[in-house]
Amino acid sequence: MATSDPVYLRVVEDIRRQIIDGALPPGAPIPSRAQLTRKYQVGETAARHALRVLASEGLIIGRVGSGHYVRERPDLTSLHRWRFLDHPTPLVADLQAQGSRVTWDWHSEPVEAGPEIAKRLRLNESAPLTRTRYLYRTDGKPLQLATSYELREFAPLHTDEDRRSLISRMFAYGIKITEVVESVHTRVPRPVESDALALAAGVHVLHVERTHWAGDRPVETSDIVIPGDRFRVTYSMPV
Amino acid sequence: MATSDPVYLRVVEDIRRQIIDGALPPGAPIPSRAQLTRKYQVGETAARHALRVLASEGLIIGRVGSGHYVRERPDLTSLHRWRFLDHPTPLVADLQAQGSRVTWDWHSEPVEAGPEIAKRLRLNESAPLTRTRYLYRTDGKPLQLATSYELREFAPLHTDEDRRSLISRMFAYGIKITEVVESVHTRVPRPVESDALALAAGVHVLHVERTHWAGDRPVETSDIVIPGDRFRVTYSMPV
DNA sequence: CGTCGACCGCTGGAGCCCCAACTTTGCGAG
DNA sequence: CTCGCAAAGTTGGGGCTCCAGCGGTCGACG
Repeated sequence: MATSDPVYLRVVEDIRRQIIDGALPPGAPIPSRAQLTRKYQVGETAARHALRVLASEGLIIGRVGSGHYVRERPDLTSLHRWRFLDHPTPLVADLQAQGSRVTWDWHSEPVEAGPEIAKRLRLNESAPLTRTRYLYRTDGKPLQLATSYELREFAPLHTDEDRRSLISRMFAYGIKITEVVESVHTRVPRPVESDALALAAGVHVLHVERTHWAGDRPVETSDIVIPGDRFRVTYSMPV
Repeated sequence: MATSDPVYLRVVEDIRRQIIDGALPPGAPIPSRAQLTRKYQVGETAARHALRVLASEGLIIGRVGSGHYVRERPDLTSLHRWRFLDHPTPLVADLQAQGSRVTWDWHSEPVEAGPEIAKRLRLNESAPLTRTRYLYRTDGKPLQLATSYELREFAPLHTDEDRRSLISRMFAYGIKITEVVESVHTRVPRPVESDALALAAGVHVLHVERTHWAGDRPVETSDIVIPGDRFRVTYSMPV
């Protein structure tokens, strides 16, 4: 190792250091490309790449026409306790409890399961489902995107008025949800997602696949997409 | 919208399409920069950027001196069910059950809590702790990196022989773990991590902070870092 | 006939340049 | 003193080029 570290890393490390040390407080401007090339005696490509890397780490944010700034990060992370029982409003209850106004829109439509969802719900691909998309916002800012797939037979209940949790709605049908399985990984946002969530370039998302089971049958599954740099998902459970 | 999509996106989308459709099966070579510039009539920068984006999505992998190839992804994802009760070998039990050989090395050392860990364990910063780092491998390939912090008083039990779970070790001390809280977000790997886990450039990691509680006191906390593109974390719990 | 080395192609780092779109600033007119 | 507008600065997309390091191939030579 240590043959010849890339030039841009020197810049990245120096600036990162300053941010972590607090020499560059939140909101402070980062030198522009031109200034960095002079200051560190590197090419423009390296300066640019350094800014890009820092931005993708979430440490700084670039504003076109203005400059790069140390990111303000209101410490929302870890405040959001994810409760399993209040679908379809995970993480929302806590924000509300903290005084944030959470709003959302959604719309449902009938769809066929398709290969992926069919596998998750153990149905055949042409099974009739109801798909509902939710976009949640806190104080106007996009928060998370959720897409839920339910068996068509349960969908009629799901009207504007009926904002009860999936679990209580199901219970009204005589179905007792017995288990929730969530699977989370990280990936690059799809174009729709970066649009809807107003994501900066290079920001990854957490993708949670959640499936509700009744006994040994899956009855609902949803995809939840969350900006990975702004929020985290917290699971809490008794042993 | 749709003012003027970046040029490189056209290339990305076309190749992604082909990979998803299976026209480009795992292992298939992706055209080189030079070929892409000709094929799509774009500049080298765009071709390059397209390859970079696809690589960071985990769809292709670049090998210096050889080319880019569609990534082979053994469908490990979602097979790994994360069980809470078998620390310090989360996710390992399932792999073993599937016939994979999982190996690990670790080493413990005494440390002071420091600001971050102190906050998580509700101690003061100079509290004496034992830090243990684990590197897990499946079939030789790095799988996950875990760093665990325990109160020094419990550490003596933690010898080479004693591979029992934290929970049973604690129980032997009369401490009953009552709750596990995990918080997951995604971020860029630190240099140590990409080294240890042999991560390709641009791959993000899942960072799980796990804290074990006994009543209202946290007794152990750990940081678990997992390549976000190869693995996912699955939580399963009864309602 | 087999082995080894030269050569070609590919990636990834780096430099430099151009341009569109957007912000900020500062100056001059009213 | 205020308003408006133009100039200057900055990001982000894109282009072109050079080079080091690595890998695979193929032909020359033993």
